[in-house]
Amino acid sequence: MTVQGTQSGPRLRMTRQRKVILEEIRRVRNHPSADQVYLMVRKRLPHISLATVYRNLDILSAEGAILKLEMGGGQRRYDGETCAHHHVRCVRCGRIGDIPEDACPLPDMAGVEVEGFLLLTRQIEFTGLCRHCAASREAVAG
Amino acid sequence: MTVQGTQSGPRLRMTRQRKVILEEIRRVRNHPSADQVYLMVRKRLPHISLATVYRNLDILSAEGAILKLEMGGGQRRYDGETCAHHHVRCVRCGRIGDIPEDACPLPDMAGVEVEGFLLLTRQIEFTGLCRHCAASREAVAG
DNA sequence: GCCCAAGTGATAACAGTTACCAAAACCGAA
DNA sequence: TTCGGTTTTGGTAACTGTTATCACTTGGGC
Repeated sequence: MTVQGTQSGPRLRMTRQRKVILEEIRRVRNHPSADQVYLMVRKRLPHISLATVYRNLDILSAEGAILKLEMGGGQRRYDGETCAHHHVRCVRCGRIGDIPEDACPLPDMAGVEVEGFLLLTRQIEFTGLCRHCAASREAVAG
Repeated sequence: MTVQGTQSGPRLRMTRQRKVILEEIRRVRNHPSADQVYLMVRKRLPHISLATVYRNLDILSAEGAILKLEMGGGQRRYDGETCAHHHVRCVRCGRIGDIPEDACPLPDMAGVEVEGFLLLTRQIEFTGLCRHCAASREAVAG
């Protein structure tokens, strides 16, 4: 398992903590927050520090090993799935889901200049209602 | 000028503070943070409280009068332009720009159900380099 | 095994945002 | 126009998520 990215800089070591964090975040499909990763990892490394979790989530996302999502709702979330896909955020409960790339194809605009910006990446961010919230809303509002 | 949205709830009053906040945020094109709105508004209402600014930005976006942007970079930003358009965020300096809807057309997926989510809105979030950062990067990295 | 830069744990500090509450302002009704 | 009750405000404390700091530890090339 390698994590070293393409940036020049200090050599990364695969410490026990970093390895477990990466394994745990790749194991789940629910876009956990740093706090949730902390809880998951603590089951295997009970003495790990929250700071270590934050530090490594930061490093791993900078290396491209995981994705850092900033979709509002007060806290950042992380995604072990780095293949291209979009995200949807439930406006009620904040749950985040994956939308396959081919559900809404989008031209690759990398390198194009628009409105004075040289575009690099692009991603669609959907809002919506998850199954659970859609159901409970019908019960209330018809 | 009306702000009352479609949600049922307490009647909104158009206070002096709320009016100025809405005017100022609609006047500019640079997606200000709450802090920047505070500075703008204080030129006209020197005694306004930061809490009032936050409160009203929240209310106005809930009413649909402005947009609340959560694109990372540590702080929320607001947009007085509510017509459909996309956003690009400079990965270097955090500056946010508008990308016209027709620069990257996208089917309206509202009402469609994908992966257990009932989709509502969608927006493309680009990353890129603003003119200024692209220029300074060339100077360093060729 | 030795070395030392990279990483850790514990905790303080920090930034942005929200909660609280007494005083003030808005606005429909009288 | 004044009144009355509800909404809103200003000032500030509290809170939340995240980052910085630093002495100690550890991974991994030699």
